[in-house]
Amino acid sequence: MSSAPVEGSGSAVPRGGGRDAITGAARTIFAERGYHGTSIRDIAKRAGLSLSALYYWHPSKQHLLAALVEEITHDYFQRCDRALREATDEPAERLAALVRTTVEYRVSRRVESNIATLEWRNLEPENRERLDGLRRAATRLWVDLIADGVARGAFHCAHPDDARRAIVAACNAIAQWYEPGGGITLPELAERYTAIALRIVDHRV
Amino acid sequence: MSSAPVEGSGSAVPRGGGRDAITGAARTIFAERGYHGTSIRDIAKRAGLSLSALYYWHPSKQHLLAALVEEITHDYFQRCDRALREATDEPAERLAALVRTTVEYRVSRRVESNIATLEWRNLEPENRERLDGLRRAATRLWVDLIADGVARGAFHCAHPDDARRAIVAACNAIAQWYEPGGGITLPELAERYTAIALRIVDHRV
Amino acid sequence: MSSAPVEGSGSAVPRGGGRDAITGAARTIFAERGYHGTSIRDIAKRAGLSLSALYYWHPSKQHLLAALVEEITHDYFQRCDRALREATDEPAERLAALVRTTVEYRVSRRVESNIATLEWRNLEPENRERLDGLRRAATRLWVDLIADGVARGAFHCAHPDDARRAIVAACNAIAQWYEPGGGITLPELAERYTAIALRIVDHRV
Amino acid sequence: MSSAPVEGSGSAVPRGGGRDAITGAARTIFAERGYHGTSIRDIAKRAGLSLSALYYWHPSKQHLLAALVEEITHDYFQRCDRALREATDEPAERLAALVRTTVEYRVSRRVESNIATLEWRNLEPENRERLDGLRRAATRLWVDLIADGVARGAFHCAHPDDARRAIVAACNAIAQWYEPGGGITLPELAERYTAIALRIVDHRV
DNA sequence: TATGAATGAGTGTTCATTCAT
DNA sequence: AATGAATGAACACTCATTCAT
Repeated sequence: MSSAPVEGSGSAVPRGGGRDAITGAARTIFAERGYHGTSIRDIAKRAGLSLSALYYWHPSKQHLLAALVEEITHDYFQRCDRALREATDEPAERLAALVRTTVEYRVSRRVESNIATLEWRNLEPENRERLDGLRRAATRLWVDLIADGVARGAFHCAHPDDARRAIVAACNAIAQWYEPGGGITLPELAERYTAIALRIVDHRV
Repeated sequence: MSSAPVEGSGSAVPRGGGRDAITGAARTIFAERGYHGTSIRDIAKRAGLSLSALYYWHPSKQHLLAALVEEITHDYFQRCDRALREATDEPAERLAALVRTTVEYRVSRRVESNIATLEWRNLEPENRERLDGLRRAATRLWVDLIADGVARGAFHCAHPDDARRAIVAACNAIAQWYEPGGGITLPELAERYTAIALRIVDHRV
Repeated sequence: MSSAPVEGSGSAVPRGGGRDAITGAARTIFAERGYHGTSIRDIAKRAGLSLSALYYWHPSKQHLLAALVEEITHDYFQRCDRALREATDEPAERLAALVRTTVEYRVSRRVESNIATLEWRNLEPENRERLDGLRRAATRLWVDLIADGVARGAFHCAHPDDARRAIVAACNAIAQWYEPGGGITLPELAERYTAIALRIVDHRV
Repeated sequence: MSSAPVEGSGSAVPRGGGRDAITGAARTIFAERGYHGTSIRDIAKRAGLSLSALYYWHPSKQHLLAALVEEITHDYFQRCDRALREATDEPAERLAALVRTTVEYRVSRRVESNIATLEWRNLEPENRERLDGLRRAATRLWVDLIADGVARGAFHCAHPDDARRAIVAACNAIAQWYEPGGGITLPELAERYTAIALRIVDHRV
């Protein structure tokens, strides 16, 4: 479920050609019409390839979705992880870093964000379970961060889980309403959502 | 789009025969597998009816979805509207009323909430446009309420639209993670989200 | 397969109501779209009756077609027969009478003529066989008439069967191209086709 | 609408694989049962292919009919055109050429003739309009020829349109009654109908 | 790397027909 | 004399997938 054609192995970062055309097309159309609303023919047509070429790179439609969701989830988690490693120890700054990363991701990889959110349920159990670890790891970043802030008296929310869910839901929703070229700059948007998040956890200095 | 075969309107909550078995089954399965992931045969089977009986009551799969989404959107809007009419003039109380209504709806009509949210994009343009008025009316309730609170000095958020979106997203998300019998009572949950919403709009007494 | 409701008996010439509405509707739509292109629902709708009412009068769609074709074939044959009985013994006049009757029928019962011609093949064997007698009787009128004309030296065609087929085909085709209100009067048209027929049989005085 | 899958044009008489098996089967069954009386499964079965293979070659049942009718109409027109180009300038000979060509076509491509005649009305408007030009061109061959014969004093019919319709109807009808191996040779049949046609236009030397 | 030709199961939908009322 | 509700079989068509080349 990574980058080489079905039965082979090869460079982990394929350039050009078939594979990328396919995942690119799949990304766009899955986002537009959803997994079940998309046919493998639609994808092949958009990729400018034959139907069979698609099967050279991916053994099934489900595999294509799983590969997509995997890349997205992985990418998002890594960005979060890196952002936290680059942040100081201070809870408010760490929360800000996570919110900023998330907002940026929802905006700059808007299409992908919606796929990971909406098509998750269309993963077959096997794939879902495999990726669930990554997902929970991302959740744990939020959980730990908020727990730490509460423990150290920086945050004062009585129900950290609800606070976390509210923050994450608010950030995720951006991918659904944001329209590029809509006037707001990304840093400004990130700042606004950071402020909201800090209010949700009842941050006091 | 309600109780009579193929066309006509009537009571939204009929009892008995074919029509209800069908919408009931559709509700469940659309929620489980999504519109495109559901076959009309699945619905008929679950409803305990023949495939053709389904077409006696609804002229198409799309009509069935539209009827469902319409009922849900309508019902939600009416509850919000009523809650606001029964609330006092005080911004915080009005916000609380709206949040409470929404949380309750997301919990008590969890399945329906997810349909209205996730399957909206699978409505054909004609149906989407027809229902869009209702949707915008619901949004306006939030917009006006928050604007009023800001104007009267009860709320202090600099970006009311972002505040609104955050609150609504947080409330809506409940339908995705809430599991009945999960320990939290509904009033308690409503209270928690009211608190979160008041913090998001930066309510001060 | 005549005029009374399926299981009952009654007046042989039903007036008004259901039965006539149905056959009227069937006539029109069978002519427009053909037997297999017409659904029983189309007929019921056009007749302003429920689907089931149709089954009160006719046990099946096939029966409806057969009843229609029977009436048409019968009516045509009777008109031919009467015309010949009213004609003199002279071959040319008898041929003229038959042509005139046929032309008139194709024009005045245009829709019916096309049904009898085009939908004949959609009769089930049983019905086709039953009506074939009538059809052959009509053919025999032409055959005998022409044979008589030849025998008596009025007609001089070497191949009477081909002459007959040509005349009949030419007359029948009128139902396909004739448009009411198209400038030609019926008597004029009949006269033209009589002239053609007389030339085909090589009539000489 | 010929040899390549779904679109493209090519030789009208290919040999071999899928496409021809399909059009061959469609020809036979459309002729036997009519367009609406034929199911796409019947065709696939007769062609010895799967249902889906049929859709590899033709995008729809309607396309299949249109392709068939187009080939037939085109072929017939070309034969007429060639026959006239090879004929002398003499009206009677030209009429004979056209009648002979038509009779031959109705006999040798009997099945196809009936399809073009009977299924024309089952073409969707778009296809019908597209092919109508060809149809009218064929009609014009007759019209011009007869007008010329009248102008030059070779034909003496008072109503050339009726003469033409009668001749064409007579020739076309052959496809409905002719049975191969019925005793008459094709040249003999063509000669008989030529004689009839010349009588219809009242040809005199 | 890719394609053209094919397939079987499944899609949404319509069909003629039935039956209790 | 007519209807509302239902059915099973069939309809045209699309699906994800395969395989020889």
